[in-house]
Amino acid sequence: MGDGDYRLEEQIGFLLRRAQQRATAIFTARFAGYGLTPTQFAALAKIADEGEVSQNRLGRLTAMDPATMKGVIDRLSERGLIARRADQEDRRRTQWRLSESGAALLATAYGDGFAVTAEILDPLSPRERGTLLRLLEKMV
Amino acid sequence: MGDGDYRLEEQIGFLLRRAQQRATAIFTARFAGYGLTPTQFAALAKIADEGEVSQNRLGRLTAMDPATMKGVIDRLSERGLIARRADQEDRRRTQWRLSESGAALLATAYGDGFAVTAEILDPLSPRERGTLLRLLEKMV
DNA sequence: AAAAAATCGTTCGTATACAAACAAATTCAG
DNA sequence: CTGAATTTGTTTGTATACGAACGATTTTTT
Repeated sequence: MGDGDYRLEEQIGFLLRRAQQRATAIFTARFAGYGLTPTQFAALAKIADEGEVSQNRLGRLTAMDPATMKGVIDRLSERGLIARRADQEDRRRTQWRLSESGAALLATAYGDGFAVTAEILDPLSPRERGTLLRLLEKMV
Repeated sequence: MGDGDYRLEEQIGFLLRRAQQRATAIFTARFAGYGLTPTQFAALAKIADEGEVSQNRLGRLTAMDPATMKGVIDRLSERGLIARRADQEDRRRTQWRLSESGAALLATAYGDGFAVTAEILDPLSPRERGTLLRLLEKMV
């Protein structure tokens, strides 16, 4: 081993990294007006799904570890898009829900979320899109 | 829009992020002994391909912007895995090549690079692996 | 040749991403 | 019931990732 048969461009890890860079760039362009990052939007969407959710559970639902989740929560909270509530039954927990402005922002942003997905998948045929999602789901 | 029809789990951006998290975790576990990150390994492999390469060009080959490339180069350089040479023809440029220890480390690491790729793709059949690579390549 | 545009690398600021270690609170086991 | 194990959230440190602005240099245009 060690000679020229390792082709970076063909490694799945490198391709995934480039695909995610492109996806993030498309998201960032479309969401510039909201000032939301992909993870912040994911957190808002999941809080909306749940109604009210603890910080660690939100991290599991959005695939963020606790340290990452804290930063995302802090920034959303500072902007007033989410509101906290102390959990009475478990005093370690912080429950989070959307604020009114957070709910209003999210209601508008959903459409752009769909548009981002469409643009990312644009180079593929409808059949290929389904295949890609299925294979990624199987791999994760 | 705005009601419950946005399913985070089915968005390509979210799936790509989770797939890359898993790929990075597999890489990190396998490369713990080397102390190399995926981007550092990619940079080393590409420098090896090129023999000698400028910093910005290396960034383009490995899909890193100049600011990110600088950090990666600095850390590889501090560890003595790569060596610089001032370009005489273009005094803005810095050319980089592998040091002896960098070449030795990389020669050993290639095999683990292949193993990482294999482990990431393990949940898929051989046919599915080819399909996934083709679709990602088409989408990027 | 002089002006304009492009390229190279750097710096700063913000935002993931995660390992590791930690205190506080809760749950589990014997 | 009590000690052990687990869970929740925080903090610190390191490493991408990239927008934006910048000085120095090179290339292109006029």
